[in-house]
Amino acid sequence: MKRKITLKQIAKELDVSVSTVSKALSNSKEISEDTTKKIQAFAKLYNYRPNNIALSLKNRKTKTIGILIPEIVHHFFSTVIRGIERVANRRGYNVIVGLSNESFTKEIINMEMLANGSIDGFILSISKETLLKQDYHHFHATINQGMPIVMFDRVVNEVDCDKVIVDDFNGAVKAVKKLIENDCKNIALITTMDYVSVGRLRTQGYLEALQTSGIEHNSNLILKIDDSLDVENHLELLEAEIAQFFKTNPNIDGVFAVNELYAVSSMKVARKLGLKIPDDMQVIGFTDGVLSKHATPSLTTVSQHGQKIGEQAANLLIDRLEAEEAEPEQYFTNNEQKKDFIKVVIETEIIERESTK
Amino acid sequence: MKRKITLKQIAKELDVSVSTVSKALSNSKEISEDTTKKIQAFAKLYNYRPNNIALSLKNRKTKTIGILIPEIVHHFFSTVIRGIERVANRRGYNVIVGLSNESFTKEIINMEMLANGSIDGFILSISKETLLKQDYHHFHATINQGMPIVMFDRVVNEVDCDKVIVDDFNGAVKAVKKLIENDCKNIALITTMDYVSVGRLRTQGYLEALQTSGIEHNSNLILKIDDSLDVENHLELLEAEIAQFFKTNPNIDGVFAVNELYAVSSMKVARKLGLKIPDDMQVIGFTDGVLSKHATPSLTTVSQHGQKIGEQAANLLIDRLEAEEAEPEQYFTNNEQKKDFIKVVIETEIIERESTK
DNA sequence: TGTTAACACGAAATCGTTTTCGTAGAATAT
DNA sequence: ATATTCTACGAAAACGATTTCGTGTTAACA
Repeated sequence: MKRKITLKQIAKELDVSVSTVSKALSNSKEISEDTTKKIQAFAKLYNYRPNNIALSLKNRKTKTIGILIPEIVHHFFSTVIRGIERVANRRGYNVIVGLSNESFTKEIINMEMLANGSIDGFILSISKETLLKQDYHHFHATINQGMPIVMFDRVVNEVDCDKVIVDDFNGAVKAVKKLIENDCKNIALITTMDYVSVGRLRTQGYLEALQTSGIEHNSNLILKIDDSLDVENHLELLEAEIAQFFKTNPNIDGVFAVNELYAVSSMKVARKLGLKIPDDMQVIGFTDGVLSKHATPSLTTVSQHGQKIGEQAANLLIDRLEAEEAEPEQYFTNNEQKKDFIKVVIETEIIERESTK
Repeated sequence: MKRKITLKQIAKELDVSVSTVSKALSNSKEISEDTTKKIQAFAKLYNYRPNNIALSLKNRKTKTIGILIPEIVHHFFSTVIRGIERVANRRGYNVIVGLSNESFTKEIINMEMLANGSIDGFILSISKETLLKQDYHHFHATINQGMPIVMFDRVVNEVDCDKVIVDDFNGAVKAVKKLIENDCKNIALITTMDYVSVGRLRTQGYLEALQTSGIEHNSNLILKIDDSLDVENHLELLEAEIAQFFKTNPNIDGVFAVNELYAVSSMKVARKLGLKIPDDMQVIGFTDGVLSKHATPSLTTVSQHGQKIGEQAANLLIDRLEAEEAEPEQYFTNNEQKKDFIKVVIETEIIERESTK
């Protein structure tokens, strides 16, 4: 079992200096053709590869991106990772992922673990607990240390950085308008608590669509699910809540749900209550994941294009990293003049399936 | 915008040597109480944190684990990652993930990218293309360089390393036996091509269950899906194939599918053909993902416990890394005497839902 | 008073690279 | 024959930390 070979070992073996080896391997014309050939041959034979850590230390950059997300067993987030990984890889970067598990503390711990030299920049989506607490000091701290951050999906105005979001508002508007066009008279909204920004925006979109269509909104038709209870593992609770909601509002003939789970659960409950989808009730969800595609009936949804989000985020981050490299510091002008941060909005798209007419 | 502060800067600022600062921060009793206090106060003020890269270089270990998987938008794999991340984090490690995309070449590129010092060891699941080619030189190469590998799920006998697998064979046996107990007379198997080892094992389990129950197997009842066609994005093809299969074998009253997608698609097709589930046909799938839970009817499946797999794999890897550290090298005895590698088998469990009686 | 031990700190090596600068010897120019 | 320029290479610094070893000062001891 031989450890990886180093420049020093090659140098000793070939009786030249370390510098000579290094130069020969990078085809410096400072080194004679003979020596270069000899060294390169030896290096190839022993499968020499420069040590990344040493390079990182020397260059003061690691060529790796830190991803920090609330959860990984989640179609949307894993799709985003795939997008990030794709462009990162193409542009010569690695990705290292941390999971906050929706916890404020784990988010901080993870950030600190990675911010100490392990990565060149962050791509992250804020945990629910952090959103609830509205404590963003750790983001400010890392930005102040000169480490760029790109936020996606769950972003927040209080932090100055590049952002990639989906057009939650207009996505919701489109969805609800489609229900209206499809002759729904009483459109329900099933959403989360307000502190998750995406939930709030989608709710606003719902209201906007109703208003511009001249429909007055009925607050009884809005169901806010308290996801502090672990819904994913207690479907019964969720379903019971929805069932109750449908029973007290028997006139509902259209449902806009802010995520897949709520949408699919609604369909399930509706069916149990003897309603036919899409004849008696039409349903549109948000996030185009596996569930939407494979549910029966398959679900019409607002697609978020997670992969595109990831790709954009990665490009944004790497662009900034390499810009910094080109014109170091002055990029960060004096404090008055803020850097101009970019906010990319990814358009949503309605994917029509069987749950609407 | 201030860069992160270093020992050297603290030293200069406080007019002591770098060594003194380092020692003071680690509470060495070599340093007087006064100086220690002063240095620690200063360090805290400037939020000093040692640079990970420098530490990695010095200690010749990075405290990070490389994960290399075929695909991340996949319930099973992301669950495994979650398991890995959980114990890695608890034990002070980071994880860096690479995606092979089922491609042999990308697998190699990713390995090489990470093997040059970025990580201390691998946890990986082999890509389909690699399995097909049966070319495992890159695994042998990295192992020979002294970097431990733990394989999970898609493993292979040709490579000597720790492994964590689910008991595919017995899982399949259990599933098929359950169908038999439930009075199914003609049990179909919907599986993948043989080169994916897990598919093969599950197929063998199917055969075994039939045999021990004294049922002679009918090869017409086995449908092998060629997943070289991108099934996930061409559901129609998959469904058409299954429909054809069901039509030519109208006597099928039980289906064992080697993954969720095939199982859910079978249910969908069956329903379209006017069959009631579970009355006319019972279905059991493999892998307990979102689909199984939320399908209607919900799917009885063989659960793989992905998270447990990840946790075991991480523990195995970290144990080995830290053992190496304790008794360096001799751990790798001479070539004759192989290290004793561990193969952990995670038991499967049948989760009964609505698709069986 | 001279010797030794304890204390508190600094210098330097090390991890593996890259890169700048210096220089011995050969080749060329004057 | 002397001055100059190449050629081909090596020494050393640097990245940021830890650790071993050495050393000057003071305190304790004989």
